[in-house]
Amino acid sequence: MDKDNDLTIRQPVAAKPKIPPPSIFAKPFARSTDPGVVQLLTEDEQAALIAISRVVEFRRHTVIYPEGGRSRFVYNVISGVAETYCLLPDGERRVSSFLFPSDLLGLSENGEYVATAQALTPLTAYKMPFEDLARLVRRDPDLDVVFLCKLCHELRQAERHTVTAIHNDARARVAGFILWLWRSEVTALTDDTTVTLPMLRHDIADYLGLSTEAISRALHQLETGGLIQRRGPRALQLLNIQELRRAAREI
Amino acid sequence: MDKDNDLTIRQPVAAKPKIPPPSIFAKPFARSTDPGVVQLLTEDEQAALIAISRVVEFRRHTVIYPEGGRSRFVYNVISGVAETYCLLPDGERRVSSFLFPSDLLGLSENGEYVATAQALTPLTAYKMPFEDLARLVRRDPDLDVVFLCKLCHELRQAERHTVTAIHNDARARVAGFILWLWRSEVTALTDDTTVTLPMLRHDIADYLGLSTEAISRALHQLETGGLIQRRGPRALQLLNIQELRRAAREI
DNA sequence: CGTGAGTTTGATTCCATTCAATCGAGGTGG
DNA sequence: CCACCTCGATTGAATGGAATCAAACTCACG
Repeated sequence: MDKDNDLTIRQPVAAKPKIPPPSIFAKPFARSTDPGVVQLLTEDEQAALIAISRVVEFRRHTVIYPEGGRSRFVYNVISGVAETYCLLPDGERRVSSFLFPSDLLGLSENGEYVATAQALTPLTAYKMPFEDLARLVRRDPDLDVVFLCKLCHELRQAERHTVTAIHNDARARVAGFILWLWRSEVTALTDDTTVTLPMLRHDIADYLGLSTEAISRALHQLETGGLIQRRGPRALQLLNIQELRRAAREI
Repeated sequence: MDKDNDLTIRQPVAAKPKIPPPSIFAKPFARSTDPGVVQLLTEDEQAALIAISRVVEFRRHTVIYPEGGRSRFVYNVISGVAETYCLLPDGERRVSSFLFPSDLLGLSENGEYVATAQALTPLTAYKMPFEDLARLVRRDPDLDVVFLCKLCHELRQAERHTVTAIHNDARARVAGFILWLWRSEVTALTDDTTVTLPMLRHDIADYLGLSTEAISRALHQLETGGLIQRRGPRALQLLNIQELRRAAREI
């Protein structure tokens, strides 16, 4: 992570110091020694991706790309949080996913983005031209497998989200969401039990299929039960993770 | 489709006549002439897959592979319908997907299947050893792209299912489900407006996050509204597809 | 200090679940 | 061939949880 300067030096465009290299994490498809998520990119692959990338920055609430827009780029989040959403014919908005560092953005269909991507916080990302990436992947079978693994990972996540969101009550959905956020934040390495909610209640509600009021009430319930403590509307303290997991029906 | 005998003749195991070749359909990631789903496999690739496959048959209600089992094979459905489900700690069952001809089965994590796959009807499939498939994919970059496209397609489908299932009421969910089934059946080429439901109400309910009673009531509503007609518990006649799409909030 | 967006709390309504009972089809055995 | 049996589907009545409507509150910001 700290000796990637060798790589970036050759690429002045992405050569700003202390920018972590492109990164794709996933639980591998096949059996491996580490049962958790692992870095799938080798240093060579990271270098190859940097070679076709530009580092781009977005301010809060900026649209990264619009639904239906011509899909020319794929993004690999470096820092910050984004969301994707679709606009329904009747004008309603449907949040389909939240994206964190090392996630990939740019899912498209027939050359058009399937959803609008928007930064929820200041965000930096590697921006890779789709054509170049396709060429690279076609040349390097290992890299291709990386993307296959990542997509399998995303697919499993999506199915899990569906299954849990669809069957659980508001309290369980919110508990699961908090735990997911907690695990998504890179600081999970430390024993930090603080979770920040970079998105509005409205976004959470939409993502979980609830109303903003239901989110509030669920948080209230969890606080009353001693599982969490609210530190302002954007920050939570996890007090009892064991009970939280039970509330989310993970156990 | 009809001249694939040249290929199968070399492979006696899969040489039974009138078995369609391996097949992977998806809307391509990149822009293409045909905006709908297209066959992604070339004849050469079909031949290569046949070379590493065995055709297997399952009777109704047979388990194809169990959740947590060592994942050694990937399946490509030839005919019939399957479902995948997870068992929760409390014994509840959660249907995560239904699989139709040309779909892929065998999603795994760390070498273990993430869900149980079960045949809902008599089912035939190409059974491909994972190792052989991995070798093949690593050798043929084009084939690799095929799987990437298919996975993207599945991911988009999963996100759409989540978004629609989570926000709509019972009537809309059931209407959407019926339309999805209708489009999934290969007979969609003809102007056939009959849909058969190979799964139990319980399975549909689970998949849509409803109760079996709610499914019944939604079907009753749709029938009263003149959108469909029930022909026994397992068959539906679509009377007004335009209205069905509106009911499913697709328009 | 006022302003306004976002969040929280409260009261009512609505929809789906739950519980309970009936209906219907497929299968078995007499 | 028919009565019976069982499982699944359907229908009905009561309950419960979240949406909705409405209002109070909090915090950041000018």
